[in-house]
Amino acid sequence: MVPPQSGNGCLLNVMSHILGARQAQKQRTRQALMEAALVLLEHQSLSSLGLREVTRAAGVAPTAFYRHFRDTADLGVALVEEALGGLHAVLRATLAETGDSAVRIDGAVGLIARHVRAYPAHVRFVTRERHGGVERVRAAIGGQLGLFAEEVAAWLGTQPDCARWSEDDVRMLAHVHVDHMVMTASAFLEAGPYGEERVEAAASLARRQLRLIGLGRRHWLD
Amino acid sequence: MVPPQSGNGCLLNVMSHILGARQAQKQRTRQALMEAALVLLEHQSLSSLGLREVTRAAGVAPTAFYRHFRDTADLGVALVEEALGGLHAVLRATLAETGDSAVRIDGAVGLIARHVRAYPAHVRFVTRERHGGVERVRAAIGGQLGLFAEEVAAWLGTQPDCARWSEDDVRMLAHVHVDHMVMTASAFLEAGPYGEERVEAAASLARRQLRLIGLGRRHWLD
DNA sequence: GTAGTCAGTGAACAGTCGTACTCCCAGGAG
DNA sequence: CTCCTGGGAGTACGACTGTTCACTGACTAC
Repeated sequence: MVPPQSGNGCLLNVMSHILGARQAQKQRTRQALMEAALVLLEHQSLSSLGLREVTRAAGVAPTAFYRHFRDTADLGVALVEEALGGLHAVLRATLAETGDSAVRIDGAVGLIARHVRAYPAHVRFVTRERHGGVERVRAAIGGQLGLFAEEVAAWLGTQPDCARWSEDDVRMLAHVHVDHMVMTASAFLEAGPYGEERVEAAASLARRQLRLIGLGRRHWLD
Repeated sequence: MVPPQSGNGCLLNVMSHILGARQAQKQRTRQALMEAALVLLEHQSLSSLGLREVTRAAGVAPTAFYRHFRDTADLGVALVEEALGGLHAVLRATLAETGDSAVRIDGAVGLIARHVRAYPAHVRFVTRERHGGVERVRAAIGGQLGLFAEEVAAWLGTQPDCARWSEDDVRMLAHVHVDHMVMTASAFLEAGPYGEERVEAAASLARRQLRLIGLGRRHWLD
């Protein structure tokens, strides 16, 4: 499991040796602002998130906010980058693994489950703001998910059973997989507070849905 | 196409003869508040929607709001009822129609396309607040979508090709169809401003996705 | 016809909001 | 060492928020 953050605590200590104490401190308060925002966004959406609210939760003066972000929409875009930017490598690595169809399904669902458990606030933010009220953030999320779809499509192109598929159909299947990934993550998030058996039910649901998609894929050219 | 509203203009005129002028006027301003909110919610989310903002757009004094709703979350729940409550009959009628698989797919996608074109603000509201920041509204939408899934599952139970399916698998397939319906509606909404060919591309995508699901369904018990 | 009900009004309340301004002082360059 | 850059603090501003209260006047039940 690779952390999605591009500037977490461990990395910041490294920065203090490379960038100097000045820049390191700046990155630290920037991270504090983003983490505070992430906590607040669990019970509201970005378009209602106040600048003062974030700085108060981060223990910083309101005016300090402007040193890092133009406005809360800017902060939202940064959060998208943090939540999704690091996942491309993970996705590519997961796709590169070979194995039986059932094994792949278990692996993919397990990976999502572990990621949601490790970074619930990031996942909640993405699913909430994917269709949220702030256009720039919506565009940022859509762009990242589009990149995921492209990567999945490129991988599908290398698979023997999709060799004769049209380009549009490959994109369609990639789109389905990315959407399913997001919805599964959201389902895990909703199931979490209701106990482990609900999480396992969500996992079972996701696995059977992937099996359904896989069956459709196998008979697509019939 | 059945209007989702339970109290639109035509119905209000009828009410003035049945309920009296007093109740009819109350329903009219209530409807004005909901429509004003729906307009404002195209560019923001419910958790940032202000009470005064709504009354200003509706041409009503701020305090009049309390005669109809406790708070904006209450208004949101009413909007969910208006957007989704009337669709159960439409869904049931659509399911009752018989026909070839391809014909059914075209019919379902066309129905969604026409509904999005007729009530874009309602659709935007539902997709936006489905994972939005207001818990009561999320719960209301989840409840309605759950009812849709139950109805689809009940219909699937009557289909010959699902006769030997387990109850869980039927629910899984129903869940997939409801999710696909919502995502298709969202795709139509996003495609709308970019021209008709983008809408047709979204429709083509939705049809092929339904074909994929149908193929998986046909070979589920292999 | 009259008395009462009640949707909608207008003023006032204490807060919060985003933003502009000045000031402070630790860190880094020379 | 000194100078200066720049992240952050503090203050102040006008605009806006949700909520309260007393009030008006058209409708309705008797």
